[in-house]
Amino acid sequence: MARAARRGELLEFAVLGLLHEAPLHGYELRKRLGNVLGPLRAISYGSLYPCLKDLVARGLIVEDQSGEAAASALAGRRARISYTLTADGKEHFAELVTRAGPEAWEDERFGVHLAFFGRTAGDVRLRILEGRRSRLEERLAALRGSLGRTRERLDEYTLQLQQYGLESVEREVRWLGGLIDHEHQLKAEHDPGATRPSQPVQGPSGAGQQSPTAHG
Amino acid sequence: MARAARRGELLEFAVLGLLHEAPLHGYELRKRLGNVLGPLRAISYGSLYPCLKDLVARGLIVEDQSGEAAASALAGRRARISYTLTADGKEHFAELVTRAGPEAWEDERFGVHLAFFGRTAGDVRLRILEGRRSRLEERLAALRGSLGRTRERLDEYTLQLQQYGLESVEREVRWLGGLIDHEHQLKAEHDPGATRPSQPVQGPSGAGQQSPTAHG
DNA sequence: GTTAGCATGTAAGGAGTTACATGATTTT
DNA sequence: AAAATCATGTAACTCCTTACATGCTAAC
Repeated sequence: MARAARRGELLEFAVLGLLHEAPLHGYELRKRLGNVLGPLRAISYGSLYPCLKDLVARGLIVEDQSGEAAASALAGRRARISYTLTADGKEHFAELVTRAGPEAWEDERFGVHLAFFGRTAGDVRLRILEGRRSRLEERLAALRGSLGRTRERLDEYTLQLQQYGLESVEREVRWLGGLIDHEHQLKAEHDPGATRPSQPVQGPSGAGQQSPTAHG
Repeated sequence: MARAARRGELLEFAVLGLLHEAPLHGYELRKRLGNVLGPLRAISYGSLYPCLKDLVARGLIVEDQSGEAAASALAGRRARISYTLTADGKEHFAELVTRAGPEAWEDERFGVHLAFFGRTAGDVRLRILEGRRSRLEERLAALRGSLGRTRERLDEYTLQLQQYGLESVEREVRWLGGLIDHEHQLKAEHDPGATRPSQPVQGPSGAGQQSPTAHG
């Protein structure tokens, strides 16, 4: 029996992270998930509600029937169920944001981890960013190799597509470079000693691709 | 009975398109699928082989045991099974590439359709490209709206992510613009009469994003 | 008065992955 | 002699979507 059922680690992570700011009900949560997961990959209620039930069953969040003005005024709308993070839930999330392995920088997960960098330690942030960059550099090498080998036997449209993909990865690498420099600066401000990089803080302009979590 | 089982319309489409060039065996097919579907979304054998079986069962392709030098020399390696498109298969594919609706320009499918533009009629190409562009322009409006509304209550990392996503979509729109202009030129060359656009043929440089089929 | 948005949920199913099973050949 | 690459396949499982079920309020 029990045996919980549903998982969806990524979804769980995103939900816990969003509830960290403030309690939210399902409907609102879903909209915010769009920001964190990207407009593609947006989750449906058919995934979200069972996930919330599961988190409740595991004691990481608790339901409370429309907190503030429950029975009195403002009683318009259907009864909304707000979810609040428990102490266990906070602890679990805190543990999740210390992870700095491939799980954190692979395509599907990187975007979500980045979204919660505000609650992630500086050294973990740096390792995730660098992990992702070297992952992408591997990919770049593979793509360049394959393009070089097959370029002449590809028609113009396929070639366009390949080229576009390649440039997309190059852009993400540049973007990551900017974020990494920024992290180094933060680090240097915090503990002066080792002199490292020196790029300007990068405005939101060195960017232009999609893969993290298909944020677009 | 029968009731075929497996589908995966996108995968089927990609397989038929690749076999249109030449017969291939599963292992090789899988590598080429990487080019068409993008390195992310690359398919596993656990999906590919059942899909091939299904296409055989439906008479769209046929197996032939390692065509050329089957029993004689070169008999190294395990027996490879090459798949060849049947007349029905060709017909089915030809029908699929005339479709110019949302199925062809949504995120998951657009890249594959573009990859087979070499076998797609000019007017269909144009409608797909324009359909995708207007789809992305809707998305752009939604993203800009949401960013404008929430900008001040987002932390720097979430903001970076949003901004990056936004710029990614803007880039894809520009890229599509180039492709559309190119198509108009082809059209004008073919039937002189209506004077329409005039951009240069665009080298592989107006690009830089990811979403089509996450080509990167 | 009907469409759109708010709000929560379940059951069935689709599309894919991982892990397993098997075995030859080439490269290190 | 080990590791990588070639080559095919199946069963179990995961994650997510769609379609359904329900009902209220606000705007056009």
